[in-house]
Amino acid sequence: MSIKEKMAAKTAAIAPLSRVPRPADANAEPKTGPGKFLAAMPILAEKDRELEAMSAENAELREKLATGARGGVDIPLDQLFEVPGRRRYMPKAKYFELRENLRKNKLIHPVVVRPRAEGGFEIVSGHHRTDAYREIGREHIRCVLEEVTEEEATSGAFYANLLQSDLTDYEKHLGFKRMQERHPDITQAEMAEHAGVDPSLVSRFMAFNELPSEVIDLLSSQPDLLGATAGAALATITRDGRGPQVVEAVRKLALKEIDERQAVKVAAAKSAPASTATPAINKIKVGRSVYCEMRTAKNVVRLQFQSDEEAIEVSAAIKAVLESRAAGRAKPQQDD
DNA sequence: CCTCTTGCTAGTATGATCTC
DNA sequence: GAGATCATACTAGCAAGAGG
Repeated sequence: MSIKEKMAAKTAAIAPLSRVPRPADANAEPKTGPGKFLAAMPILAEKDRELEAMSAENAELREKLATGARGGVDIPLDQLFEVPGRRRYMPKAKYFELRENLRKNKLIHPVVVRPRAEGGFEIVSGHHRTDAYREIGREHIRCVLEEVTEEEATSGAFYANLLQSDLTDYEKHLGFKRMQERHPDITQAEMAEHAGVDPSLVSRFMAFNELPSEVIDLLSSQPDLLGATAGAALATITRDGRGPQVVEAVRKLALKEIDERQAVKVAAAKSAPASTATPAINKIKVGRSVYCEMRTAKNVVRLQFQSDEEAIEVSAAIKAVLESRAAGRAKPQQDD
Protein backbone atom coordinates (compact mmCIF):
# COMPACT_ATOMS: atom_id res chain seq x y z
CA MET A 1 0.00 0.00 0.00
CA SER A 2 1.41 3.41 -0.93
CA ILE A 3 1.78 6.20 1.59
CA LYS A 4 -0.94 8.06 -0.25
CA GLU A 5 -3.33 5.16 0.18
CA LYS A 6 -2.41 4.79 3.83
CA MET A 7 -3.00 8.48 4.37
CA ALA A 8 -6.29 8.35 2.57
CA ALA A 9 -7.34 5.67 5.05
CA LYS A 10 -6.20 7.83 7.95
CA THR A 11 -8.16 10.83 6.73
CA ALA A 12 -11.31 8.90 6.04
CA ALA A 13 -12.86 10.68 9.03
CA ILE A 14 -13.37 13.66 6.74
CA ALA A 15 -15.67 11.74 4.51
CA PRO A 16 -17.53 13.12 1.57
CA LEU A 17 -21.17 13.89 2.22
CA SER A 18 -22.35 10.86 0.30
CA ARG A 19 -20.72 8.61 2.88
CA VAL A 20 -22.57 10.07 5.87
CA PRO A 21 -25.23 7.53 6.96
CA ARG A 22 -28.85 8.57 6.63
CA PRO A 23 -31.00 8.62 9.80
CA ALA A 24 -33.53 5.82 10.31
CA ASP A 25 -36.50 8.20 10.65
CA ALA A 26 -37.93 8.73 7.19
CA ASN A 27 -41.27 10.18 8.26
CA ALA A 28 -40.42 13.71 7.46
CA GLU A 29 -38.27 12.99 4.49
CA PRO A 30 -37.36 16.29 2.86
CA LYS A 31 -37.96 16.85 -0.81
CA THR A 32 -35.12 19.21 -1.62
CA GLY A 33 -31.47 18.29 -1.81
CA PRO A 34 -30.39 20.56 1.04
CA GLY A 35 -33.33 19.39 3.10
CA LYS A 36 -32.23 15.80 2.60
CA PHE A 37 -28.75 16.92 3.44
CA LEU A 38 -29.88 18.50 6.69
CA ALA A 39 -31.88 15.43 7.61
CA ALA A 40 -28.77 13.37 7.12
CA MET A 41 -26.90 15.46 9.65
CA PRO A 42 -27.69 14.34 13.21
CA ILE A 43 -25.19 16.85 14.46
CA LEU A 44 -27.36 19.62 13.07
CA ALA A 45 -30.38 18.31 14.95
CA GLU A 46 -28.31 18.52 18.12
CA LYS A 47 -27.41 22.07 17.22
CA ASP A 48 -31.02 23.10 16.61
CA ARG A 49 -31.48 24.79 19.95
CA GLU A 50 -28.22 26.64 19.62
CA LEU A 51 -29.15 27.71 16.12
CA GLU A 52 -32.45 29.06 17.37
CA ALA A 53 -30.61 31.12 19.90
CA MET A 54 -28.33 32.55 17.28
CA SER A 55 -28.55 35.93 15.65
CA ALA A 56 -31.13 36.79 13.02
CA GLU A 57 -28.38 36.40 10.44
CA ASN A 58 -27.79 32.81 11.49
CA ALA A 59 -31.48 32.06 11.51
CA GLU A 60 -31.61 33.37 7.97
CA LEU A 61 -28.68 31.15 7.08
CA ARG A 62 -30.51 28.16 8.50
CA GLU A 63 -33.40 29.04 6.24
CA LYS A 64 -30.99 29.16 3.35
CA LEU A 65 -29.64 25.76 4.30
CA ALA A 66 -33.16 24.40 4.17
CA THR A 67 -34.04 25.93 0.83
CA GLY A 68 -30.71 26.18 -0.93
CA ALA A 69 -29.62 24.47 -4.11
CA ARG A 70 -28.56 20.86 -4.37
CA GLY A 71 -24.90 20.01 -3.67
CA GLY A 72 -24.49 22.41 -0.76
CA VAL A 73 -25.65 25.83 0.33
CA ASP A 74 -24.28 29.33 -0.07
CA ILE A 75 -22.97 30.61 3.26
CA PRO A 76 -21.89 34.23 3.81
CA LEU A 77 -18.10 34.44 4.04
CA ASP A 78 -18.34 36.35 7.31
CA GLN A 79 -20.00 33.29 8.85
CA LEU A 80 -16.93 31.11 8.14
CA PHE A 81 -14.14 30.88 10.72
CA GLU A 82 -10.71 29.31 10.56
CA VAL A 83 -9.42 26.95 13.26
CA PRO A 84 -5.64 27.28 13.77
CA GLY A 85 -3.55 24.32 12.62
CA ARG A 86 -6.13 23.03 10.19
CA ARG A 87 -5.14 24.98 7.10
CA ARG A 88 -3.38 23.01 4.40
CA TYR A 89 -0.19 24.24 2.88
CA MET A 90 -0.39 25.72 -0.60
CA PRO A 91 2.46 27.46 -2.42
CA LYS A 92 1.69 31.07 -3.31
CA ALA A 93 1.86 30.38 -7.04
CA LYS A 94 -0.71 27.61 -6.72
CA TYR A 95 -2.95 29.83 -4.61
CA PHE A 96 -2.86 32.60 -7.23
CA GLU A 97 -3.69 30.00 -9.87
CA LEU A 98 -6.64 28.82 -7.76
CA ARG A 99 -7.86 32.38 -7.17
CA GLU A 100 -7.76 33.26 -10.87
CA ASN A 101 -9.45 30.00 -11.72
CA LEU A 102 -12.24 30.76 -9.25
CA ARG A 103 -12.54 34.31 -10.55
CA LYS A 104 -13.48 32.92 -13.96
CA ASN A 105 -15.02 29.56 -13.14
CA LYS A 106 -17.64 28.07 -10.90
CA LEU A 107 -16.61 26.45 -7.61
CA ILE A 108 -16.60 22.68 -8.23
CA HIS A 109 -15.74 21.42 -4.74
CA PRO A 110 -17.78 23.07 -1.97
CA VAL A 111 -16.06 24.11 1.24
CA VAL A 112 -16.53 21.60 4.07
CA VAL A 113 -17.68 23.18 7.36
CA ARG A 114 -18.79 22.30 10.88
CA PRO A 115 -21.38 24.30 12.82
CA ARG A 116 -20.02 26.27 15.81
CA ALA A 117 -21.82 26.39 19.13
CA GLU A 118 -21.34 30.15 19.26
CA GLY A 119 -22.74 30.64 15.77
CA GLY A 120 -21.31 30.54 12.30
CA PHE A 121 -19.28 27.66 10.90
CA GLU A 122 -15.69 26.54 11.21
CA ILE A 123 -13.88 25.54 8.05
CA VAL A 124 -12.87 21.87 7.94
CA SER A 125 -11.52 21.96 4.39
CA GLY A 126 -11.41 24.79 1.88
CA HIS A 127 -9.42 27.59 3.51
CA HIS A 128 -7.79 28.64 0.27
CA ARG A 129 -11.06 28.59 -1.69
CA THR A 130 -12.56 30.78 1.04
CA ASP A 131 -9.58 33.16 0.94
CA ALA A 132 -9.79 33.34 -2.83
CA TYR A 133 -13.52 34.13 -2.71
CA ARG A 134 -12.85 36.88 -0.16
CA GLU A 135 -10.10 38.34 -2.34
CA ILE A 136 -12.19 38.41 -5.48
CA GLY A 137 -14.96 40.17 -3.62
CA ARG A 138 -17.59 37.45 -3.34
CA GLU A 139 -19.96 37.47 -0.40
CA HIS A 140 -20.99 33.81 -0.28
CA ILE A 141 -19.41 30.46 -0.97
CA ARG A 142 -20.97 27.05 -1.55
CA CYS A 143 -20.53 24.83 1.52
CA VAL A 144 -21.39 21.36 2.70
CA LEU A 145 -21.59 20.33 6.34
CA GLU A 146 -19.57 17.48 7.76
CA GLU A 147 -20.10 15.40 10.87
CA VAL A 148 -16.69 15.10 12.46
CA THR A 149 -15.40 15.98 15.89
CA GLU A 150 -13.04 18.90 16.23
CA GLU A 151 -10.14 16.48 16.82
CA GLU A 152 -11.02 14.44 13.74
CA ALA A 153 -11.18 17.57 11.66
CA THR A 154 -7.86 18.92 12.92
CA SER A 155 -6.00 15.59 12.86
CA GLY A 156 -7.51 14.76 9.50
CA ALA A 157 -6.32 18.06 8.06
CA PHE A 158 -2.87 17.48 9.49
CA TYR A 159 -2.46 13.94 8.19
CA ALA A 160 -3.98 14.90 4.85
CA ASN A 161 -1.41 17.70 4.75
CA LEU A 162 1.36 15.14 4.91
CA LEU A 163 0.13 13.71 1.63
CA GLN A 164 1.07 16.86 -0.16
CA SER A 165 4.47 16.50 -1.75
CA ASP A 166 4.90 20.27 -1.85
CA LEU A 167 4.72 20.58 1.93
CA THR A 168 8.27 21.20 3.09
CA ASP A 169 9.93 19.08 5.76
CA TYR A 170 10.14 22.09 8.06
CA GLU A 171 6.39 22.60 7.74
CA LYS A 172 5.83 18.92 8.44
CA HIS A 173 8.00 19.39 11.52
CA LEU A 174 5.73 22.24 12.66
CA GLY A 175 2.71 20.00 12.12
CA PHE A 176 4.15 17.16 14.16
CA LYS A 177 5.19 19.63 16.83
CA ARG A 178 1.65 21.00 17.08
CA MET A 179 0.31 17.44 17.20
CA GLN A 180 2.65 16.69 20.11
CA GLU A 181 1.62 19.87 21.90
CA ARG A 182 -2.05 18.90 21.60
CA HIS A 183 -1.26 15.35 22.78
CA PRO A 184 1.72 15.57 25.17
CA ASP A 185 1.65 11.80 25.77
CA ILE A 186 1.82 10.80 22.14
CA THR A 187 5.12 9.19 21.10
CA GLN A 188 6.93 9.75 17.85
CA ALA A 189 6.30 6.10 17.01
CA GLU A 190 2.55 6.62 17.43
CA MET A 191 2.57 9.72 15.25
CA ALA A 192 4.55 7.80 12.64
CA GLU A 193 2.00 4.98 12.79
CA HIS A 194 -0.89 7.44 12.30
CA ALA A 195 0.91 9.20 9.48
CA GLY A 196 1.94 5.97 7.80
CA VAL A 197 5.63 6.89 7.77
CA ASP A 198 8.72 5.39 9.34
CA PRO A 199 9.44 6.47 12.95
CA SER A 200 12.94 7.47 11.93
CA LEU A 201 11.44 10.05 9.62
CA VAL A 202 9.36 11.54 12.44
CA SER A 203 12.52 11.60 14.54
CA ARG A 204 14.25 13.62 11.84
CA PHE A 205 11.30 15.99 11.53
CA MET A 206 11.37 16.58 15.29
CA ALA A 207 15.12 17.28 15.20
CA PHE A 208 14.41 20.68 13.60
CA ASN A 209 13.54 21.70 17.17
CA GLU A 210 17.20 21.64 18.14
CA LEU A 211 18.52 23.86 15.39
CA PRO A 212 19.87 27.28 16.42
CA SER A 213 17.28 30.06 16.52
CA GLU A 214 19.06 31.82 13.62
CA VAL A 215 18.48 28.75 11.47
CA ILE A 216 14.82 28.59 12.55
CA ASP A 217 14.48 32.25 11.52
CA LEU A 218 15.88 31.39 8.08
CA LEU A 219 13.52 28.42 7.81
CA SER A 220 10.54 30.57 8.76
CA SER A 221 11.08 32.71 5.69
CA GLN A 222 12.44 29.91 3.50
CA PRO A 223 10.90 26.60 4.66
CA ASP A 224 12.36 24.62 1.76
CA LEU A 225 15.91 25.51 2.75
CA LEU A 226 16.55 22.22 4.56
CA GLY A 227 15.26 18.69 4.18
CA ALA A 228 14.72 16.44 7.18
CA THR A 229 17.93 14.48 6.58
CA ALA A 230 20.24 17.48 6.52
CA GLY A 231 18.14 19.19 9.19
CA ALA A 232 18.58 16.27 11.59
CA ALA A 233 22.30 16.05 10.84
CA LEU A 234 22.71 19.77 11.54
CA ALA A 235 20.68 19.40 14.74
CA THR A 236 23.14 16.74 15.92
CA ILE A 237 26.06 19.03 15.13
CA THR A 238 24.31 21.83 17.05
CA ARG A 239 23.92 19.51 20.03
CA ASP A 240 27.68 18.88 19.86
CA GLY A 241 28.23 22.56 20.55
CA ARG A 242 28.85 23.73 17.02
CA GLY A 243 25.80 25.94 16.65
CA PRO A 244 27.73 28.90 15.16
CA GLN A 245 29.19 26.65 12.43
CA VAL A 246 25.70 25.33 11.69
CA VAL A 247 24.36 28.88 11.36
CA GLU A 248 27.22 29.80 9.05
CA ALA A 249 26.71 26.69 6.91
CA VAL A 250 22.96 27.30 6.61
CA ARG A 251 23.60 30.93 5.63
CA LYS A 252 25.85 29.67 2.81
CA LEU A 253 23.14 27.20 1.88
CA ALA A 254 20.56 30.00 1.76
CA LEU A 255 22.87 31.92 -0.57
CA LYS A 256 23.13 28.77 -2.71
CA GLU A 257 26.90 28.74 -2.30
CA ILE A 258 26.71 25.12 -1.13
CA ASP A 259 24.12 22.32 -1.15
CA GLU A 260 22.61 20.53 1.85
CA ARG A 261 25.20 17.77 1.95
CA GLN A 262 28.04 20.26 1.82
CA ALA A 263 26.36 22.33 4.53
CA VAL A 264 26.45 19.31 6.84
CA LYS A 265 30.10 18.71 5.98
CA VAL A 266 31.05 22.35 6.51
CA ALA A 267 29.23 22.53 9.85
CA ALA A 268 30.73 19.24 11.04
CA ALA A 269 34.30 20.12 10.05
CA LYS A 270 36.57 20.63 13.02
CA SER A 271 37.75 24.20 13.19
CA ALA A 272 41.46 24.94 12.89
CA PRO A 273 43.67 24.39 15.96
CA ALA A 274 43.73 27.23 18.45
CA SER A 275 47.39 27.93 17.80
CA THR A 276 46.67 28.89 14.19
CA ALA A 277 43.73 31.16 15.03
CA THR A 278 44.55 34.82 14.58
CA PRO A 279 42.83 36.86 17.28
CA ALA A 280 40.96 40.02 16.31
CA ILE A 281 42.29 42.92 18.37
CA ASN A 282 40.25 46.00 19.17
CA LYS A 283 41.67 48.85 21.20
CA ILE A 284 39.22 51.11 23.01
CA LYS A 285 40.87 54.43 23.66
CA VAL A 286 40.32 57.39 25.93
CA GLY A 287 41.93 60.26 24.16
CA ARG A 288 45.22 58.87 22.90
CA SER A 289 45.75 56.25 25.61
CA VAL A 290 44.37 52.68 25.41
CA TYR A 291 41.55 52.17 27.93
CA CYS A 292 41.04 48.50 27.11
CA GLU A 293 42.41 46.02 24.63
CA MET A 294 39.90 43.40 23.49
CA ARG A 295 41.17 40.24 21.79
CA THR A 296 38.66 37.85 20.24
CA ALA A 297 39.73 34.40 19.06
CA LYS A 298 37.02 31.84 18.31
CA ASN A 299 35.04 31.39 21.53
CA VAL A 300 37.45 33.37 23.71
CA VAL A 301 37.19 37.07 24.46
CA ARG A 302 40.07 38.61 26.45
CA LEU A 303 39.87 42.09 27.94
CA GLN A 304 42.91 43.88 29.29
CA PHE A 305 42.48 47.13 31.21
CA GLN A 306 45.02 49.68 32.32
CA SER A 307 44.09 49.34 36.00
CA ASP A 308 43.04 46.47 38.29
CA GLU A 309 40.22 48.59 39.75
CA GLU A 310 38.69 49.19 36.33
CA ALA A 311 38.89 45.47 35.50
CA ILE A 312 37.03 44.59 38.72
CA GLU A 313 34.31 47.18 38.12
CA VAL A 314 33.80 46.19 34.49
CA SER A 315 33.75 42.48 35.30
CA ALA A 316 30.60 43.05 37.40
CA ALA A 317 28.91 44.73 34.44
CA ILE A 318 30.01 41.93 32.10
CA LYS A 319 28.67 39.35 34.55
CA ALA A 320 25.27 41.06 34.51
CA VAL A 321 25.21 41.09 30.70
CA LEU A 322 26.20 37.41 30.50
CA GLU A 323 23.58 36.38 33.05
CA SER A 324 20.94 38.26 31.12
CA ARG A 325 21.99 36.56 27.88
CA ALA A 326 22.05 33.15 29.57
CA ALA A 327 18.52 33.73 30.89
CA GLY A 328 17.41 34.66 27.37
CA ARG A 329 18.88 31.47 25.96
CA ALA A 330 17.13 29.40 28.61
CA LYS A 331 13.69 30.60 27.37
CA PRO A 332 11.83 28.08 25.21
CA GLN A 333 11.96 28.78 21.48
CA GLN A 334 9.02 30.69 20.03
CA ASP A 335 6.43 28.70 18.19
CA ASP A 336 5.65 29.54 14.54
C1' DC B 1 12.10 -2.88 27.33
C1' DC B 2 10.67 1.02 24.97
C1' DT B 3 11.69 5.14 22.56
C1' DC B 4 14.50 7.69 19.90
C1' DT B 5 18.64 8.41 17.00
C1' DT B 6 21.80 7.48 13.36
C1' DG B 7 24.49 5.09 9.62
C1' DC B 8 23.70 3.13 5.49
C1' DT B 9 21.66 2.59 1.08
C1' DA B 10 18.06 1.89 -2.54
C1' DG B 11 14.95 4.66 -4.84
C1' DT B 12 13.38 9.03 -6.85
C1' DA B 13 13.48 13.64 -8.74
C1' DT B 14 15.79 17.01 -11.25
C1' DG B 15 19.01 19.14 -14.11
C1' DA B 16 22.86 18.83 -17.42
C1' DT B 17 24.73 16.88 -21.39
C1' DC B 18 24.68 14.17 -25.43
C1' DT B 19 22.78 12.32 -29.68
C1' DC B 20 19.78 12.35 -33.39
C1' DG C 1 14.08 20.92 -30.52
C1' DA C 2 13.10 16.43 -28.49
C1' DG C 3 14.23 12.32 -26.41
C1' DA C 4 17.84 9.47 -24.11
C1' DT C 5 21.30 9.03 -20.84
C1' DC C 6 23.96 10.24 -16.99
C1' DA C 7 25.18 12.65 -12.68
C1' DT C 8 23.89 14.70 -8.61
C1' DA C 9 21.04 15.86 -4.70
C1' DC C 10 17.91 14.39 -1.75
C1' DT C 11 14.36 11.31 0.52
C1' DA C 12 12.79 7.56 3.14
C1' DG C 13 13.09 3.16 5.27
C1' DC C 14 15.76 -0.64 7.46
C1' DA C 15 18.54 -2.10 11.07
C1' DA C 16 21.38 -1.46 14.83
C1' DG C 17 22.80 1.15 18.69
C1' DA C 18 22.18 4.48 22.59
C1' DG C 19 19.88 6.00 26.50
C1' DG C 20 16.51 6.27 30.13
